[in-house]
Amino acid sequence: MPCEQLRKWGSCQVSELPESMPLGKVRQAALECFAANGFHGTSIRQIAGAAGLSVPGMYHYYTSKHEILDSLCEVAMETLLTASRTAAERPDTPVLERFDSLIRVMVLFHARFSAIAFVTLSEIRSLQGEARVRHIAARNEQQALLNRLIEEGCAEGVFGTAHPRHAARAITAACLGVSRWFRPEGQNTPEELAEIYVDICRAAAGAA
Amino acid sequence: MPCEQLRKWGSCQVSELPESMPLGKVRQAALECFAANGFHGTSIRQIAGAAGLSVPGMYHYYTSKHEILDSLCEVAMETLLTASRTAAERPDTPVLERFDSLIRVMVLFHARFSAIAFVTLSEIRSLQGEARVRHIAARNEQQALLNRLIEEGCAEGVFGTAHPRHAARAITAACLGVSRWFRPEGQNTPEELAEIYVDICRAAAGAA
DNA sequence: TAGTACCGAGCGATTGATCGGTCGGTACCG
DNA sequence: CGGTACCGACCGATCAATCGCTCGGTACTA
Repeated sequence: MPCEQLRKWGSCQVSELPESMPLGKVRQAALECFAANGFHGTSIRQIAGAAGLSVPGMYHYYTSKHEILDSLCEVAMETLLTASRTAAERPDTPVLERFDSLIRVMVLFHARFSAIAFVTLSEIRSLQGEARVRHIAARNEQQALLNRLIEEGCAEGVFGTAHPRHAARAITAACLGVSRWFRPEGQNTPEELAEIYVDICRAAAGAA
Repeated sequence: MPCEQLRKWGSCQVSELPESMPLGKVRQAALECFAANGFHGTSIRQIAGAAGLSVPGMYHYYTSKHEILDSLCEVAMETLLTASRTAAERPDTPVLERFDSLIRVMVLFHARFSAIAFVTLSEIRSLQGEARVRHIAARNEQQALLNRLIEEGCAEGVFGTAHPRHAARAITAACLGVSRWFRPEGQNTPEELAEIYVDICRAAAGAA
């Protein structure tokens, strides 16, 4: 992949996925605590301390611990889904190109925002009531985008996998898995990693 | 894949991966609670109740809540690693066959024992001290098995991926991801799923 | 009898959240 | 202009409930 082409795609990603996700000091503190200890393993006092506030000071901003988690999960899924829709549903664009774009969004998101991606995934079971329902619906929508692309690609002979649905799921899991291990100081930048994953995921879907 | 051949491989798996994992009533109860609520989101009273014991009755068998988790994670990783080593290090066996075997073990393990696999993965951050160190070492060993197979396969021209390490990681994540969604009453048996994943993972690694 | 498998009651510590308050800033009024 | 009222952004102290775990005990079995 020549360097110029990488830069070209890089600029497309900037418009689909933000460079950063402003969380505010309470949510940022909570995110770090949740990533390290889990939602239930994190106390309100830990979050407040990490945010440089007292407990009641923190309750000025959020009415409950659960609201903090819900809020984090929401902004994460909103960010991911918005970018994913843009990538997957680009009009008059060949299916392979849309597939590549979606994979890039997914990998970039999980690398660039690995902490919130990891917490959002691992704390689904701590979400209660409507928050959980909303979250699962968002995940299902995300998965459906990839499902449709691979099925479309198969119908057009672009993808050769005999198992489009399973391949889609495996690809999703591979991209989600990035949030577990990615470190900014590691060997690859998020953008480099996204290109690597495009190759691997194309292969997994049976692209020629 | 003809049915007879599937059965042949099925019988190999029996010798590598057990049909069941006896946990005892305390660990079984804890596993169900941890899967639903997380380690920290599960109280001792919940576990004891689910096991049909009082709290002190439960403490007769395990000295702490953490010991229960550690014990679950240990039996899970031991089971997975034992079977994985057998599959990956079979002497005088072509690399592609060993790769297939390892993928089967990984998928079967995560499908057949999806609850304990899911808890073991999602509660790494709740493991303390030596238990965590041991666990991470086991995970690294597991990953190294697959890394070596793919690298060997690339050296022999069996795999064509330009990114052996990344492909290995993506494949691991895809197999681990099975524990998130697999349901026994779903469309595929664990054995069928294992074969499907062999196809997809071969493709991901760039097998011809 | 000793060992095993439990138990009810209780402990000190911690939890998520609240209460009553202060402080500094801004707006309004006479 | 000075005084008053109000607000947002916090706070120390506290609450009721729950937490992980223990203690002293009982019942059963070989």
